[in-house]
Amino acid sequence: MTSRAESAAATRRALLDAAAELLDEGGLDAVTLREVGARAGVSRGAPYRHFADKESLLIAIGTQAWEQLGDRTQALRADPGLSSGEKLRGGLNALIAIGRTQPHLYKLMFSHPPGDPAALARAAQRSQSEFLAIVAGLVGEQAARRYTALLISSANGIAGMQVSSQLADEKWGGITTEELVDTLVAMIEAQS
Amino acid sequence: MTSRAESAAATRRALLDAAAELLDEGGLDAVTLREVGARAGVSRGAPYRHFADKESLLIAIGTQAWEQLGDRTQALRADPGLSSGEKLRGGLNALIAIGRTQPHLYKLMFSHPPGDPAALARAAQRSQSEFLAIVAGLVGEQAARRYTALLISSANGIAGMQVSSQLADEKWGGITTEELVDTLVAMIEAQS
DNA sequence: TCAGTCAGGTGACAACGTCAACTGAAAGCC
DNA sequence: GGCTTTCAGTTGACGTTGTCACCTGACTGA
Repeated sequence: MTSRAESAAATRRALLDAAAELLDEGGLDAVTLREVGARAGVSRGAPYRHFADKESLLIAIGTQAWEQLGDRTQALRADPGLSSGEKLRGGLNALIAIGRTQPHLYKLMFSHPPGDPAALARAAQRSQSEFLAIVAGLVGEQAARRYTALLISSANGIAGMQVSSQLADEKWGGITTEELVDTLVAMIEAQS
Repeated sequence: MTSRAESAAATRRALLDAAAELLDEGGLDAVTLREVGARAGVSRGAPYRHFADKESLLIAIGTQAWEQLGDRTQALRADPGLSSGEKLRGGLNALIAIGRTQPHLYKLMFSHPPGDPAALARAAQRSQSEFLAIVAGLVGEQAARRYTALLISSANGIAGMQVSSQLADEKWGGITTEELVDTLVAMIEAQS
């Protein structure tokens, strides 16, 4: 009925899902290969048939998240009913939303693993190129590099501050991530 | 000769130094209580006389780094020979420099531990208040909150991008963190 | 049909964080 | 000074984890 390749792919997916679920529920420490295997319905050693080690499994989860964000940003960019500013705000808020709803996953997306620092960066590249294209429509090809780098860095930082609950501090007067994104985008729009 | 309190304080410091050294050398995974104890010249159980658990030790290291940064920013703010923009650039670049020279320590400073998320945030508060005071001198008390929150978030993000080597990507055209900070500060100065 | 491939299971090992029990020297008290 | 208390430090032990070597059994291709 099910070929070997099919069942292997299903197991791999089950492992990824189980690991992502554990990450969401209890953070990085909760992701143990034993528990991942158990939730996927296999033994503790089974993950080694699909991932070189635990780190590779985590990288795969982060890569998956970057790809989904890339899809979303691409859809925003292609939407003819949105202004450049709206596309920008939409994309940045989508990124930051991950930080709010899935903080552990978010940290994974921006933490370079010791083994292969380039792996996650490659996965992030497409999302970032989408942003670059949007900004280029605002301030031109030349300046877009600098502003996009600043934009993504800032969005990353805003989300990071939120993840570590530092934006909730009273000295900021209850500022929201959306307000920060609006301020940022407005400043960039003013450059055009 | 040496009182008990003195030798205990010396051991505590030796433990902190050893842990910070291991963190620098091999990242978070390299920091094991056994190795920390060994480098500090004590046994593997000794750290538990000074820190509740491994996490508390790591928090202490992060707190220490925030305090040093606070000292530095305070000195910058008090320097009458610097303009507000220069103070700002100096402080932000100091923060980012930690990301460049001690990436593992930097990640520790911005990662909230599961146990007490507020502990590190409290330590970061003073540094952030210093920035708030500087920005208030630029754009006024009212707008300072928003711009400082954005500023620190962005600096955090810039450093984070650098730590994960994502700024080195060719699509940014070899942009440096200093350029990003300059762009950011210039945009904020334009608001006054 | 049959040898080969490969997903999966199991036993084992070293390393780790952590705790309980112990030791010995400094500190406080009479 | 002698006694008791305190407490930094050590050691043995335990459960958990990542990882490997080895085994098994079902699917695959010829």
